[in-house]
Amino acid sequence: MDARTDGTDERGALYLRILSDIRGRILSGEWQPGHRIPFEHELSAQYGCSRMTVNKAMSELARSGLIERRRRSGSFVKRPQSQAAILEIHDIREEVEALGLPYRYERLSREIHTAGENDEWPAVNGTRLVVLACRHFAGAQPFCVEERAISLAAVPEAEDESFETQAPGPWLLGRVPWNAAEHRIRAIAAGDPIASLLAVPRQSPCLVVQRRTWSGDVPVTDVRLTYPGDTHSLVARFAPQEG
Amino acid sequence: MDARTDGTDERGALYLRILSDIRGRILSGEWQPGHRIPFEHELSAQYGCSRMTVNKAMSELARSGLIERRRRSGSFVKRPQSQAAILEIHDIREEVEALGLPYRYERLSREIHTAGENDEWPAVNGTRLVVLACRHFAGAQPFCVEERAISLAAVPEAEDESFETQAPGPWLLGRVPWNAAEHRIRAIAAGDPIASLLAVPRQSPCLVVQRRTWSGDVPVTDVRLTYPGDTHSLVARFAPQEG
DNA sequence: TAGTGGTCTAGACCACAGC
DNA sequence: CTGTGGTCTAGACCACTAA
Repeated sequence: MDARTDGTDERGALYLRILSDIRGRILSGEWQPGHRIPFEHELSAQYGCSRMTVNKAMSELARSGLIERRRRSGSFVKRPQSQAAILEIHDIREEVEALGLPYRYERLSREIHTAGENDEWPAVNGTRLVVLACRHFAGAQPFCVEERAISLAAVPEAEDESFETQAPGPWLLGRVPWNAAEHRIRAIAAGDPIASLLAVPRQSPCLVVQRRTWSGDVPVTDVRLTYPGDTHSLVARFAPQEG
Repeated sequence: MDARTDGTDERGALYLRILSDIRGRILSGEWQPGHRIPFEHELSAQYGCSRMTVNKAMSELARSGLIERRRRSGSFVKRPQSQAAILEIHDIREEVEALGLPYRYERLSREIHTAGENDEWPAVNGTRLVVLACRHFAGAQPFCVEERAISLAAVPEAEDESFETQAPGPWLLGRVPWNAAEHRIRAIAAGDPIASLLAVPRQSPCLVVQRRTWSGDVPVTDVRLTYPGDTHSLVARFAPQEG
């Protein structure tokens, strides 16, 4: 209890400094997996703060998966186990413009279906769907083909939108508060429509990203993005937490 | 201050109940994006607890990205914006056994290279590498082909390991504390060696997951896993936080 | 300027797991 | 039994910022 009874210090929050110190020791390898981290009361003495402050740092480290805490035993450096990676799904326009290429959007078709007549879009039976096909260009080259169904039960306004100039992705984002999504990534051989739409040879490999989105329990949209496989790749980074 | 001055209650921690209550209102759509969440002092009165307890719940919601907090204004429901998904990278043995199929591992080759003589493995120039090719089976079918380089600078013990029966993935995991990884996912057409190793037709689409791993700034390993594209898919879920 | 969140304290009791 | 982490309190001061 020497100092810092104020709510600030020279480097930001004290608990962040503690957290960062410990994380640094772990990431640098100084504290190997299995290493026992000093007890809370030791750290609170060392940093001259209350145990609550230490606890906040340690709890965040535990939540982020870097350490494991056991009652009566202490806290230990965990070894990286859950091979989780954060996959960033960018907006297609941004993705194209990040390549320094001009972006163009084209709507190919728009239909109203009723779920159940077509197994392909797994929505609640009888739900009416807007089914779209679109194309995104990077310069003169087709960048990806988008096939999408939007549930009119979840998004009634979609019935009045032609999507001729407005891509459905950005239109939906900000209009519908989805809160669950599932992505499925696979490789396919370009069939007849896709090959010509992407201007690639038939049977050439394509990367398909399928995303299904829910708002609560209500399905919102189901989109399949098909990219030429040899020119496009998805990047995911491992991140135990914020940098 | 009606009750619960004890450290426990009937449903677990109080801050978890508060957190769960708020998250429920957000995910159910009752509180739409932009909705202002009650102030900390209102919630602490409502739950009959101290502000610290409310703060812990709200801080976790903010860290998980569900809400946004602004001084002087309050806390607001954020709309899902960063299109991030969590991609789970499973151990291949577990992945196969989860399908109910017997797993088998086979080492195809093992060589010692020196980085620089071969651009393919981007390590520090002059670093010696163990370069492996392996195959993973699900039942009688090849499940995926693994091509891997391990830096002997980072993992000297790899020089004494034949990897004839021990797959390099699990061997490395737990031996080397990596702390950064980058994944790259793409689709390729099966070339000559891959097609026969995977027992698929030439030019058929394959899903390639390439993972590079560092320990601090030191490259540890670089692995390329090639799966038959039509039978294998990666699944990623959007998750604001634990369920 | 006023009111929010951000952080911190110096205690406290409890559950739980080793001993 | 003992000592750890888990949670909680009833305050406090501060930084930031919207009004």
